[in-house]
Amino acid sequence: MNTAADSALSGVPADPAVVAPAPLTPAFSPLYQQIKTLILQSLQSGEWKPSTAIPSEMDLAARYKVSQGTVRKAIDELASENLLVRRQGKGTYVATHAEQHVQYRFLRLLPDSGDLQSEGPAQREIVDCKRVRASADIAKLLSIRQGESVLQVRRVLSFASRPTILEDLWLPGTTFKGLTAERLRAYQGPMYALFETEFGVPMVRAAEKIRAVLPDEEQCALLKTSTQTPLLSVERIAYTYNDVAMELRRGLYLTDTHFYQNSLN
Amino acid sequence: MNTAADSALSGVPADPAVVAPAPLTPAFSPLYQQIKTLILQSLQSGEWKPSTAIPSEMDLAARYKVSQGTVRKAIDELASENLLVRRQGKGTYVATHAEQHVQYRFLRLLPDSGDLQSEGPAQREIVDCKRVRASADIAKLLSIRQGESVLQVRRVLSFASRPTILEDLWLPGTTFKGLTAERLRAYQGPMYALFETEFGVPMVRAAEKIRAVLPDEEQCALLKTSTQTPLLSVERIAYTYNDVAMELRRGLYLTDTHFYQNSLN
DNA sequence: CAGTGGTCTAGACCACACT
DNA sequence: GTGTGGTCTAGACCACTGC
Repeated sequence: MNTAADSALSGVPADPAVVAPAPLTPAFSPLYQQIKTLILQSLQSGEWKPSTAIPSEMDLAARYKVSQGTVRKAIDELASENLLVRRQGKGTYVATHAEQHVQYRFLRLLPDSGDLQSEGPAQREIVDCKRVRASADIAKLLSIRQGESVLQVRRVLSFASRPTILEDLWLPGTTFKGLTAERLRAYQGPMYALFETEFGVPMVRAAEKIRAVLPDEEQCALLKTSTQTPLLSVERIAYTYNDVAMELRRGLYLTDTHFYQNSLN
Repeated sequence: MNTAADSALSGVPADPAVVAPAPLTPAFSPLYQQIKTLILQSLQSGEWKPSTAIPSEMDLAARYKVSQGTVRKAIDELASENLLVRRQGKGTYVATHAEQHVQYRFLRLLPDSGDLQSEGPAQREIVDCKRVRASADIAKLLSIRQGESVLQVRRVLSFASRPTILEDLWLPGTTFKGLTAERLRAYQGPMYALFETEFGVPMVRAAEKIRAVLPDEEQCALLKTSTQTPLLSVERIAYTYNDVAMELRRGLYLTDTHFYQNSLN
C-alpha cells in the first residue's frame, strides 16, 4: 500500500505532475491511518448510523485484511475524537447527540452551583425561523457562496424560568430543507440530535470565538436584561465528518448566574 | 499484582480494614496504569526534569519488568495528557513551558487577524508583587488554609503597545519563597517557565471559568479603557502533577482586537 | 551505523454484557 | 457459554535522528 517506487532511472520521463511538487512529506501513511479513513468513509456514507454498533474488531480486521491490533488503533483514534464510543463487552458504537447522558455536548455554560441537575432542564423558545440569502460574512464562515439560501433560527434558552441564552443559527438551506419552527418546537431533546436523526447530519466538532459585549435594545428585550449588562458573545462553527462546516451559531450568554467552563491541558 | 482473594470462609475473620470499605470497584487496575503511576512518581520526585529525556522504552520495560508494549501504552497516555513529549528517533521528553514553540500554552487569546506572529511578542509590566494572607475564597481555591501566606502579583500584558490583559495572580507563599517583582521582570520567557525552572513547579493542567464583566475605575486605568467597555473575566486555577492547585489567576481580557478561542469535540 | 520511537502481527488471556 | 472489547506479550520490521 505504500510503494515508494517511481525511480527516474527508466527511459521514459516520469509524469511531471508526480515529480513536480517534490513530496516534502514522502506521503507515508501508516496502515491504521488508512483503515481509519476507510471507517470514516463508512460513517460518512451512512453505512453505520449514529447510535448503532459497527462490526466487531475481528470482523473489521477480516474485512480490511489486517490484524485486529491495527483495526484497534484506528478505532482508538476515532474514539478519542468522539466519533465512536467503545463499550466493553458490547461493541463499538457510532457517537450520537441523542440518548446521551450529557444533554448539551457543546454547551460549556454551567450554573454557579456547578450542579447541572439543580436547575432542571432548559426551557426553549423558538423566536424566529426563516429562509434568507447568505450575507458575505455568513457565507464565508459556512464555506458556501454569498446569496445561497440559508435557514436562520433565533431562540432563547431559559434556566429556572430565567432567560439566559439568546442564539442565532444559520444552516445551509439545501441540507436542512424542510426544517421549520414547528418541527423545532415539536422535537424533544437537543437540536443536534434532531439534525442527526432527521437530516443525517451528525455534528462532530466545533470551534468557538468568545468575546465580551454589551447587548442592543432588541437583544435586551429577549433576554430581559439591560443594555448595561455585559454578555458573553460566543460564535460557534460546528462541523460534520471531514471538517465540513454545517452550522454557524452566534450566542449571547448571561453570566451573572452561570459561567463558561473550559479546561486546558 | 491483582489477587482478589479474601474469602470469608476461613475460620479467622478477615482484616476489618480490608473488608469494611466493600470495594465497589474491585480495584482492578491494568498493568500499564500501574506503570503510568510509577512514571508519574519519577516525574514528581524530580528524577526526570522538564526538557530532559526519560529512559528509552526498552530501558523502562527492563526496569519495570514488563514488555515494551505495556510501557508504550503508559507513555502514550502521559503524552496525550501533555506530561511527556515523544520525538521519533530521539526519545521521550518531559514536557516544559520553556523552549516551547507556542509561547503561552494556557493563553487562548488570539488577535483578530488570527496570526500570532503579526503582533510580535507581548510587552509585560509587573504592576505589583507582594506577600499577603490568603482570604477565605482564595484559600479555598488554592486548597490551603485561610490566612496562610500567599504571593500576590498584578501585571499587564500589552500587544503592539496596546494594554490588553490585566492579571492578578496568587501563589502559595511557601512554595514560591523568594519570588520578587525584580525576578519576574528580569526573567525572559513565559511565567510558567520561570515557575518550572526556578521553583520546580511545572504546571500541567488548568481550569478556567469565564464571564463577561465591566471593569472598575482602577482596572480601567491600568488597561487604558472605559468603564463602559465589557471585558472577559477569566478565572484560572493551574495544577501541577497529581492535580495539586498551585496558582490562582484572575484575568481581564480586552476583546475588541482579540478573541478567546476554544475548540470542542 | 546504532539507537530511538512507530508500526504491524499473532496469539493468549482477562473483564464485561447478554442470553 | 459466547462474543465483545481490554490487556499483555514477543518478535519483526520501518522511519527518523545523529554520530
